[in-house]
Amino acid sequence: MDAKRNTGEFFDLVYAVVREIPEGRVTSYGAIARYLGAARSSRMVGFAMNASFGVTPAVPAHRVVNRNGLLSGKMHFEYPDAMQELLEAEGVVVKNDQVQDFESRFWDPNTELAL
DNA sequence: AAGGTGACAGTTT
DNA sequence: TAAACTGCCACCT
Repeated sequence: MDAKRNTGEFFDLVYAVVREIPEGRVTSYGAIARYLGAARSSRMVGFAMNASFGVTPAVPAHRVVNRNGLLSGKMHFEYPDAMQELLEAEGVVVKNDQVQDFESRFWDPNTELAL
């Protein structure tokens, strides 16, 4: 539906992909951005997450981490440890703000969804 | 209307 | 080898 370019079109797209992330899995901003066709807008993906708070349905922003598997945006949550707690609650092992076995937990929309 | 910012990523020194 | 800088696109003031 592209009848009109609603402001935040990118946001909504990002939310849709993040909502498709299975529990216990994580993805990177670049992967999402690339899936949207805006691989260079990886920063924007994180920005969208910033607004994801209060968005319905809830967006599992805690499943989105940076390329390093580091919880770069945990500080933006309700409280810094919220992101880690949420990930651990889903079975994701987080150590030192870092997702353990990140590559195994990595969920690539381009690969998993594979269009 | 224009400029600055940003939860990153890739490249270079 | 590791560390630092630039580039990027869209949102926000």
